[in-house]
Order: sequence, then C-alpha cells, then structure tokens
Amino acid sequence: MTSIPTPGTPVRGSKSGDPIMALFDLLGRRWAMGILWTLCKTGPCTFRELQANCGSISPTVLNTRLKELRLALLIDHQDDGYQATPMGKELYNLLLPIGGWSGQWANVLAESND
Amino acid sequence: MTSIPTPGTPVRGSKSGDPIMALFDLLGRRWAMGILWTLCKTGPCTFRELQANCGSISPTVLNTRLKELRLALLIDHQDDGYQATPMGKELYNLLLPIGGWSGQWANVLAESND
DNA sequence: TCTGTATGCTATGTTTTTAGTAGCAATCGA
DNA sequence: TCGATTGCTACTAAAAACATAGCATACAGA
Repeated sequence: MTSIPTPGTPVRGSKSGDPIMALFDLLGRRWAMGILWTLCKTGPCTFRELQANCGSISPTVLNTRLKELRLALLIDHQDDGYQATPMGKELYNLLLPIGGWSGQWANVLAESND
Repeated sequence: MTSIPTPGTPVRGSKSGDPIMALFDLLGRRWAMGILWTLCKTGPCTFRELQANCGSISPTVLNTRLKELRLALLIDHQDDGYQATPMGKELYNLLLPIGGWSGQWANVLAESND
C-alpha cells in the first residue's frame, strides 16, 4: 500500500487538499464503498466472511482496502471481526440515500435502453 | 472503454446486479465522483476547462470517465459544453451532505495524527 | 487565404492497480 | 496432535491510469 488520501495533503490527482477530494480519492478505489456498505449491512464479520459477502474480491485487494479504511478510521478490527467505526457508520448513513436513489437510476437506465 | 456498470447485469466484482453495486462500480473509478462534483460546482464547461478544474487528470482518463458518465445519463454534452443532467444533479445533491461531513472527518483524522 | 487559437479528442509508452491463485503462520477446539 | 479457521502474504498476469505528444476540425482575424 502507498498511503491513504489525507485531507489537507495533496493526494492522487487533486492538489487542492480539499477534504472531499481526499475522501473521493479514498472511496474511488475499487471495492472501497462496497466493503463499507457490506460491512454495515451484515455487521461484524471475519476476513473470509467479508470476502464471501462481497461476492468476489481478491484477498490482496480486500486486505489493501481494509488497511486504508482502518487508517481512515472508518472501520476497525475487534474480537468479533471487522466492523465499521462510529464514523464509518455515519458515512454509511450518508450513503443510504444514494442506495435508495440508485433504484430509480436503474429504472431510468433500463428504459433508455429499450 | 469496456462498458459501464449496468444495474441488473453482473458487473466487475459483484454478481448481485444490485443497483447500488453497479453505481459503486461506476463511481468507484478514479475521478468519477470528482468530475461530477466539479462539473456541478462550476457549471457547464469545455473538455479543457474541466481538465483544468479537476487539477490534474490525463485526457485519456477524463475522456473515458466522460463517456461512462454520459452512458450512465449523469452528464451530457451541449453547445455550452459538458454539464450534469437533471439525474446527475440529483446524485450531486445526495453527495453534498458527504461533502459537508468530510470536513469533520478531516478534523478527526488530523487529531488522530497528533 | 493564410495564420493563430480553441476544442475534443486519439496514440503511445510507462507505471500503478487489481485480479487470480496458492499457500503459510498462528490460533483453537476436539 | 489433528484438523479447521483466520488473517493474511507471495507471485504472476491482466487491466487501468498516467504523462506527454499530437491530430483533425472549426472558427476568427489579418
């Protein structure tokens, strides 16, 4: 792993250091949002459970994302496995409306492909 | 470009076809959210303006993302340049709270690194 | 009509990221 | 001590992204 995007510090692509760009950089990596989403939906689970719940994700990428998300204080690893931190759950709650909206988006997309 | 993640169709990584996973796949590509964000903040702009406003993004990736976001009906290209569609603006509005939250996240992260 | 400028890209070669598969060290219960 | 589970790491190959150069078109002014 290189490093996680840190607000205030220039990150991949964006030099602004704007927190939202740092967050976009972090979440704009493959599986990042999917992992947080899955983890919050299913509750604490082990590395392998998480891997299975995500459908198909290589252990390399899963482990890399887990490290990044832990450094970003969005998830942590307790006795009962990986789970979202309170801050991670906050972010999940902000993602929830997008989850609902994605259903409408899917419908419009489907219609446009008739 | 390969293809955009389409809800209902298996996409990279996830076999569920769940719309949110398709959306995460689309938005979880480098610069995808940053482009939508920038475009909605600055209003319609040309390819090169957008490129400049994003700070640093290669034309290859910008063009690839633009194609994907257009296929996803989130942005389009009019006479006055690229701009978000109504649906793209809806999504932007859902991202806005995350933009606000990212400030708090940045503060907590900064404290944890003292 | 001959510049000069802007626009929307494409081409090419290099680096980075992700995928896919195998397997290891540590822990735990039977 | 045996097997099962857990949390990974190693390795190779494929895909994505970066960086830079440059092309084709359109338009404007001299």
